[in-house]
Amino acid sequence: MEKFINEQEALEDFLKTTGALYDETRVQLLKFIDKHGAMCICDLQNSFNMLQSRLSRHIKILKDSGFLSIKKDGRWSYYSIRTPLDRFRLQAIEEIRALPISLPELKKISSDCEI
Amino acid sequence: MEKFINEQEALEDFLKTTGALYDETRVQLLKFIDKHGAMCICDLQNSFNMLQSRLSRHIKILKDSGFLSIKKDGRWSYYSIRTPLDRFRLQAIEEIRALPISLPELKKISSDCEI
DNA sequence: GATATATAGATAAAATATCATATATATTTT
DNA sequence: AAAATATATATGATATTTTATCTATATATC
Repeated sequence: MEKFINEQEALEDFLKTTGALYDETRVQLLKFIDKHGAMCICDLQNSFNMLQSRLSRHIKILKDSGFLSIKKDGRWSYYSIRTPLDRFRLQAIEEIRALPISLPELKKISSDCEI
Repeated sequence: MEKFINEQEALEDFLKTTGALYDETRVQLLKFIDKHGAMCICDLQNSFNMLQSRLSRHIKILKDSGFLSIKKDGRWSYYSIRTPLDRFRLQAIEEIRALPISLPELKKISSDCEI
């Protein structure tokens, strides 16, 4: 992500990263977005059977922890895996990519993100 | 660590790993043991200013999540970084090793682990 | 007004720290 | 040698803190 000035920030960043990874829903969301590319909350809402507020909160945690980037276009917010990812976050994504867990089918309603 | 039979176990193992990493005390303990090698709870108690029960519980979590191994000798239990570590846990240890956080001085009272 | 997203408030669930106690082993005393 | 004591570790119970979910509502755009 970025370089750190003090040890406080470095530790906080590490804990924010591991905290984001310590939730089944967020692991599924990361794997799903990594697999399918940029999408909106509403696409996740249609694919996963979860409340919008729940998804929005989890996505915010993934964004704030450096895993996702956002591109807004009108009323849609497209979330995708952030590039570049720092080393450890990338290693985590690769670990999640290798996890043999099943994901729901992608039911996309937003237009493809072209920005 | 080991190979998994079903997706349930694989996800549980991943979450157990990230959960173990999502705690400041455990990150410090991992870094400390990685730096100094095998040691007992009582050494941690002398080095860190923490209650024995607190350290014992955190060490148990690190052991159960695959980061530490234990060798018992009399009334002492020597904990060290488990070998071999699977890829992701090793990457996590390397990340922690690189964290610029300060650690207390090692105040060792147990004899050096020779088993 | 309808849709997409974000967030506040309330509640439930999970994790942590502390106090107290149990267990096992080693050492000292008698 | 047996009994008592000390040491190292583990764990049960409880209070506190943190996190997750849901309901409801707010904000922004079409």
